[in-house]
Amino acid sequence: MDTEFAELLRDRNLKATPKRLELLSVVAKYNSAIPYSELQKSLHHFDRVTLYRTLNALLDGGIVHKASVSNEEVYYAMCKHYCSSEGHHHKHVHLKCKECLEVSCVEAKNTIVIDIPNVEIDNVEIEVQGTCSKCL
Amino acid sequence: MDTEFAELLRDRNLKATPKRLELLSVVAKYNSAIPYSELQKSLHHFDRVTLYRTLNALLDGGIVHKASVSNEEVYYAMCKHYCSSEGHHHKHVHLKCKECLEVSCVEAKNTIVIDIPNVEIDNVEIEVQGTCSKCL
DNA sequence: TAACAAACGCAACATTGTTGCGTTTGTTAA
DNA sequence: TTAACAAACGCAACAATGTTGCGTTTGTTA
Ligand SMILES: [Mn+2]
Ligand SMILES: [Mn+2]
Ligand SMILES: [Zn+2]
Ligand SMILES: [Zn+2]
Repeated sequence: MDTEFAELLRDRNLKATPKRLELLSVVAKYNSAIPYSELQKSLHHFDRVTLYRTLNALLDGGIVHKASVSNEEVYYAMCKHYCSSEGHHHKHVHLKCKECLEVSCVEAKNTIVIDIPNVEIDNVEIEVQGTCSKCL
Repeated sequence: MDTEFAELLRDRNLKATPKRLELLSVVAKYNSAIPYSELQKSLHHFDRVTLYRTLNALLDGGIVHKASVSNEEVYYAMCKHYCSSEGHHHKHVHLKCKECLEVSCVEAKNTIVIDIPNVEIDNVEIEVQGTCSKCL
């Protein structure tokens, strides 16, 4: 809802402008992580710089996050409730399906352990290529 | 050695040109994954397009690989022997140290398991932020 | 050493990121 | 309800990197 997004924005000290609400509704409606090119298409009436700055504001506010797929296009998705202006705290995996080409945020069933001797790990980002459940 | 690199190149059906040998020696000498900006500095006498095409040729040939760090700069590193023109087969992790800012290819001590129900996993890429052994 | 395909340099264009600045607008408090 | 201010926006402008075409040079092979 618009009202919820508006509250979310003000919560992060961001003004609830029409542009931001529209961008959020586009990202939220998309059933997987949305590629930048799709954002451009849906929001072609946005100035390029406005799209850029709006995305940055939402990223900083912990409202959306990037799902990077190697060096391909950048994807964006809604954050879960536990992200904030203080930082993003995702534990999920980004899956790029080689069939439908969709990028989605998925939870692993197990706790992922990475054991590297003499290294202190702060954050882990995992990107998986394969076939999603819809396409199997 | 130049001769080894030359053989490696011909092995992958790539001509052993001075540019390629020079780029390879720069990448290989660097003690961690080399940022693109460093490549530019070291190889400022390369035409921009030549650097671009040379990197692509070596990537395609399975001689170097990218170590992407979220959406920051692109890094490059030498491949291990088991990569080829058929494809890259890395099982290591890319570590970005928050102290020295270096990006390095490191082996995890354990086998990393990612359990996602109803998903067929082909390839996994892991990017770790933290503190490297040198900086601890 | 000649012949050919591949590699290279240069020009040119595309895409995305980034900043400055004047104008418009959401928010807050009178 | 409205005035005032900081934030957001549109536009222009520039930077960095990716990408292609084409004429010239060069590595490889016979
Ligand atoms: Mn995600
Ligand atoms: Mn690596
Ligand atoms: Zn799929
Ligand atoms: Zn370090």
